Amino acid sequence: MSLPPIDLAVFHNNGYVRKQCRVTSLWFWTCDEARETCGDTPEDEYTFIGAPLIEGFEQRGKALKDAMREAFLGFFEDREHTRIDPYPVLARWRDDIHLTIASIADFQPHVTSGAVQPPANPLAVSQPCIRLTDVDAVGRSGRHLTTFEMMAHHVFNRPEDGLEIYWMEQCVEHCHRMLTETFGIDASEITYVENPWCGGGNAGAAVEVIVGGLELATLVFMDMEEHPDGGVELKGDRYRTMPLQIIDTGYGLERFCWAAAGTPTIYEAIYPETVAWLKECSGFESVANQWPSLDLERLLSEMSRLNGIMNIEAGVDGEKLVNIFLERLAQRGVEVSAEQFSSITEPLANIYAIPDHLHALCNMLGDGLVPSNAKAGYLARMLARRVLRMRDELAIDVPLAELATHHLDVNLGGHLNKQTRDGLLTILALEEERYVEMLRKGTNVIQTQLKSLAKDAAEIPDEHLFTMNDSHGLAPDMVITLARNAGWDSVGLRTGFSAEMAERHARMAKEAAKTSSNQGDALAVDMFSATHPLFYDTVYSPKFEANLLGCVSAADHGPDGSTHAVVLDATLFYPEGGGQEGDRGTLRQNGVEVVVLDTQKVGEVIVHFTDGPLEGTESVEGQLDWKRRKQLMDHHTAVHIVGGAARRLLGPHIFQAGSHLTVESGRLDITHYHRLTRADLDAMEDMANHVLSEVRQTEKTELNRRDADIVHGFDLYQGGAPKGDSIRILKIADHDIQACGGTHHDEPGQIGSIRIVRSSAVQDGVERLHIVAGDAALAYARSQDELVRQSSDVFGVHGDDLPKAAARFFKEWKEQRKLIEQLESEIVRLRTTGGGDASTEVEGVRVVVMEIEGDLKSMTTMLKELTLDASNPTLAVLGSKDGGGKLMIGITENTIASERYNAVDLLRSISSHIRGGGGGRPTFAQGGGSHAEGLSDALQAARDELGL
RNA sequence: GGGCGCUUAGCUCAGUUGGAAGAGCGUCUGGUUUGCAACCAGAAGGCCGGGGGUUCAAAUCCCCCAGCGUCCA
Repeated sequence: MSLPPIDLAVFHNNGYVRKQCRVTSLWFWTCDEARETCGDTPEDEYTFIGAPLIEGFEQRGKALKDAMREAFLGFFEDREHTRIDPYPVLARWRDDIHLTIASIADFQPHVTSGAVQPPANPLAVSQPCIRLTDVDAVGRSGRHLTTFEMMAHHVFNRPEDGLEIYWMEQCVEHCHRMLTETFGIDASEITYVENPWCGGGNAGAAVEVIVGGLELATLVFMDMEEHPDGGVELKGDRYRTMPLQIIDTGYGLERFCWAAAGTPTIYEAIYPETVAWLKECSGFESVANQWPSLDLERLLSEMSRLNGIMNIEAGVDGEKLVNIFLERLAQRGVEVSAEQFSSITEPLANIYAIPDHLHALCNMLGDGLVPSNAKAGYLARMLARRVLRMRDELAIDVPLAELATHHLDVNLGGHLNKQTRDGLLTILALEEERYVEMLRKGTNVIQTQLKSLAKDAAEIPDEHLFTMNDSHGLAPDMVITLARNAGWDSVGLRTGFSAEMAERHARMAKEAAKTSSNQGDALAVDMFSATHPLFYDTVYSPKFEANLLGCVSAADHGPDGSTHAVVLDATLFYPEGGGQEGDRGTLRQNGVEVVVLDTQKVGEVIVHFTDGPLEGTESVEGQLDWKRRKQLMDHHTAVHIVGGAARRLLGPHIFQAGSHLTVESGRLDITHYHRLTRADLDAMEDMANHVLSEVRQTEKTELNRRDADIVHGFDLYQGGAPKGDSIRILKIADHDIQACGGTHHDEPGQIGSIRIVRSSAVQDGVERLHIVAGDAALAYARSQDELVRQSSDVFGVHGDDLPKAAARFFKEWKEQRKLIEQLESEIVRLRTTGGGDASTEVEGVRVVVMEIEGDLKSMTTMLKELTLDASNPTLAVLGSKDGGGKLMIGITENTIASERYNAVDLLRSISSHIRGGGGGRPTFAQGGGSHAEGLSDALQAARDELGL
């Protein structure tokens, strides 16, 4: 069964009738008798360009957005909706997406699943969103954006509990009244298209709201979830009704602005100052003024209209696309040459895209994101590099930080969520430095990669272009530019190459997706009820009593040595989680004691992995390995304190990227854009220890998620997105507040002391702090002392003099190594000159056959000494017993010696005596073997061979 | 999270089939010059990222680790 028609009174009351679209076959509602299409088809052009459909909004840019947003939110506030503040664009509360891609994303997954109450109901919001899927189309299509505000009114109905605020009828009524009354849109321009929606396991009826050929909004009535026995089939999947029935709407703020402004592109409606400024900086006017007869406004308007109705398939190459446009434009009476077309649209695409990208960048960095080479940080870097590249293509000489300053002041009113203005500009200046560095390195890479390529080559081999792009960050057209600058004057890019590369990437991504992770099955303990955690109630108690619920075989789930998995009704044993390792200890029942080797959580059940079984129904007495637990708590609380210190000292972008706590040490990964110096670590260490002495008590509270979000915001979720509705919060004065399920000290002073041992780089933008606290700090200090003691004993100096002594010994060692080399060659010289026993004269050639002490390195030095002098033609055969026997033969090059003898042949004929082989050049051969005792035989064989 | 590339002198980088560790810049010494710059001659400076393996022999081939870079999810 598919969905029934959406037949609402609001349609009939306003004179709308239901029709089927001639082009898309979708059903739609219209009050225009002549209309045959739904409005969103290749035959429906934008009607608002040059003729605004929304009245009463004369502003442009930020002022227009502000007015439009206010009109929308005000309309819904007047109708009992609560206005809520937008969420960050960085989706910290989710672990499946990096960026907020829609207003409903604010409420997924826990509100939409019903586990968590919405912050208000019904509510209205204007949510900044970022979507990077169409990033290539931004600036070119006239309407695509990477960042936009999705205005929305959301309703969460729960009919089973009698909670029904409103559904389709009222929703469409609100929408229609707002469009026609608040925004003064002519009802005949509006069509409502029935087009069911599904995604992410949910589905429902949906209405697309099309005005003047532009989709202004979508109203989704999400009331179904995916289920194999469901009665409704949509796009191949089956769905059934769910208890929570959600109205998910999305109104494109920027599109409303565009429809109100009627500008040729959406960018001129929302970023007019920036567009004008960039045009001025890039000298765009002089380009356009080359052809006074060309009506630029007309060209752009027609371009936008065309873009609106043309479905540009990904991978269509540039030249072909231009021809299509020229043809279509000609049909509309705009005569333009290919040259005019590209010299106007190419810079314009950049001018339009830059403010969009800057907006996304400021929003992301404003939320505290740190650029990186992985995950969300990569998205920011990609945008920054796109801006820099487009800026360079426009030949605009303005630093990235200055572009951002302009954007921040003009389009954001100076507002950033978290990051400071200075922080933002520092980050962007660093990004620009990295970009310049990448280009510089790229030039070098091109020089070497193209070394074998003729200077008059017309094309660069595909493999080189792929490598440059994937491994060195140089897009194909940049490679061409750089190659031309480097002297390959006539290289060009084959048409269709970019499409091929995109295809190749798509193919690689597909293959990578296939190798999905296959996690092992979890231990089956779902027959037990949830274990009550005692460790939150009594932090300092090492003993407890509980009832045995059961004991199953650990199979291969537990650690080495564990045979059974014991489940109790309550436990003091903390299961591994939040980076904190599981507790250990013992369980005793009726005089039977088993050792707990690890504790894990499986669902809501806490499992004790033991070295033996427990049976019967008698109560169990548990005893923690308290020393271990105390140490883990020391490290865990210390990690929070150090994290707080880092945030206070380094800036609001410091976020926990991971942590791990063992008995030996604590590890905290933080996001930061610089490598940390020892001075940074010392400052954090000082502040952390100060907290230990200043803060008497930690505050542990439990809040429901809705209140936690409202009271503390999303910085709370440093440890990742929590799963349930109930959030445990650890507050260390005003120093650090975060959600954490670990075990923590009531009094920070219990830790004793905190040391930050060192920092290391995990990935770009993430710094790892190695921390020791409590007894581990003491143990660390002792082991460091021991290292110094042992090392200074070796040198026989006092510990304080160790660095000086080590430096002196190292220097002397190097000097003496040099000296030994010199002496070795001196020995050879002495033995081979002045009638030494090793040297013989054979018909004008000095022949040296001798055994020496030394390794390959010293042998080669000696051989060099013997055979480099062309005035003394020499054949030298050196042997050493080093490492199973080594043989080396050298002949002075370009002399009678090299004419007469062949080093390789000679070596091969004698190396069998030391059971080895060898090879080399005719004038230099070396080999070795595994039978050093045969060396004298080998040298004798050489003498025989040479007739000595 | 996955793919690819890189790591060699203080710096920027070459290094071919596994067989003697290289260039340019910089530094130092000497020459030239009123002085500077420039030039000439010479010298110093290397655990070829770390650890295993193959081999008579590894900067080079294979495996593991680390760091850096980059593309993509």
